[in-house]
Amino acid sequence: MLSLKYIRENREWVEKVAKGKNIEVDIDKLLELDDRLKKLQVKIDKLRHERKLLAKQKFTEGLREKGKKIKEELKKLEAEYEEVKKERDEIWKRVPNVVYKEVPFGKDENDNVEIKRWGEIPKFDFKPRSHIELGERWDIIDFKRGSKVSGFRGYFLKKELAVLHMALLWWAFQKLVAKGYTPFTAPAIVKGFTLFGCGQFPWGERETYVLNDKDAYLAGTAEQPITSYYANEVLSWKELPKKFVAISPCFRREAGAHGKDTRGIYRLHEFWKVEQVIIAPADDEKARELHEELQKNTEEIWQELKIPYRVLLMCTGDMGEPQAKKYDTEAWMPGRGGWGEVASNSIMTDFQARRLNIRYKDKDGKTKFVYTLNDTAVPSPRALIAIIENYQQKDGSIKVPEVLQPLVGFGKIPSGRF
RNA sequence: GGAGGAGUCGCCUAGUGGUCCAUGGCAGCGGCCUGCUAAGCCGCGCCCCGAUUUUCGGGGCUCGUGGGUUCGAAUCCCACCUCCUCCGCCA
Repeated sequence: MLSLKYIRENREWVEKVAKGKNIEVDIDKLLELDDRLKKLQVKIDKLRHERKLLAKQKFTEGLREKGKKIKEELKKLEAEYEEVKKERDEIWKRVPNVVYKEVPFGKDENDNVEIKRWGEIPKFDFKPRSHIELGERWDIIDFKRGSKVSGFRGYFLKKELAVLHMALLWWAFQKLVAKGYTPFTAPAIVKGFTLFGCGQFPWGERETYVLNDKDAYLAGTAEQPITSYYANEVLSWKELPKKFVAISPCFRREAGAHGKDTRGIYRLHEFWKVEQVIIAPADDEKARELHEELQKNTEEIWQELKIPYRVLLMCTGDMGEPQAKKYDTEAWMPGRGGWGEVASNSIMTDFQARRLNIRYKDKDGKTKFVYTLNDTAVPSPRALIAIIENYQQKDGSIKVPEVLQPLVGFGKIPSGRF
């Protein structure tokens, strides 16, 4: 959410960014409705003032008459106010966040800017296999029974891969804990306000699983429960920034992606993620610093796994509505013969905090909205694709990355243990 | 799932239809005062309007949320949310 004051004072910029994010918003209408609302408020405030004065006087029949009149008039005006407010908010909540000046304008993923590349793309002296082929060969992924039991995009991880999956999550989790990030396990069942607050709603409603309860949804990422953790609270500048690492299951309907990545464990309805979240003071420079810190954490993970990756600065057309700046990290996946997204690192400025009402008292005693940031540490099973495919050997076996060997207790797949 | 109790400003707390434009304390921040420190005093949320527009004046809102009753609601009624106690079921 942007403040209406900001929108009013920077309307051309807001319109330009919205367009850049491929979003249609009628700022004229928004401001016109807001003007109407203000005028109504003045009228209502005047009437309420009169009512208050009456209520202070000694009670008489005449007073009752006057009071009734005011009451009826107020009722009409308040109804009108609510109607206009609803209309205004409907537009307001669809205005996306503005972006940092270093963010490139662009239409879609083709206009993202590659800013870094790490590692050597492996050269195989054989035709590399995909994780799908290897997964079935060693009976460590079962797609057939996955879809039988769970439906489209259903899967089972088995044997060594089930162990590797847990090890990877645990290893990444521990790494962040060692860096001072507060460990969380987060609920995956969340109320609607968290999804609206994080900017999932209204744009991504079709992406979200709705449970049969009145106000219960499945979270698409721990960003949602963790960022909402301090909703409606007032923090102190002394406790900021607060850094969290959370592990949670993630659920996505992938409603807009039916034809995409239909095979394998790249795009799933259900997966696990270790997520980094930071609640920060309202300071753009500090936010940039923390954003780089998150990025460094993510890159360390891929460096220690010894898997090549690249980092993209996302253009407006490939950014989410709440984001002011975003990096994607993509790991090399030989089976695709290309890069696959494994982390998404964003500064939201106070866009989410305004919707979630998370504030803090600054040094000067002023109450401000916090800034929020989040970045994937590791998504799994997707990250397993990069491990399986980069570590495959000529005979089809898969080496286990050195850093994970002590956790899983074997050095290659098949291990002969299951 | 059933029965009972509770939710007031960052935290604690007073308040059971008009004397509440919500009491008192604590913490934090700013200011005043001041050899130093401490104490003391004043202020402290959100929205709107006006002007002599980093400030001042006026009004409104804010007692878990949303409705309702009433001339008037923190207070009465209804629904919902959350927490506590007990019963039932249960990994």
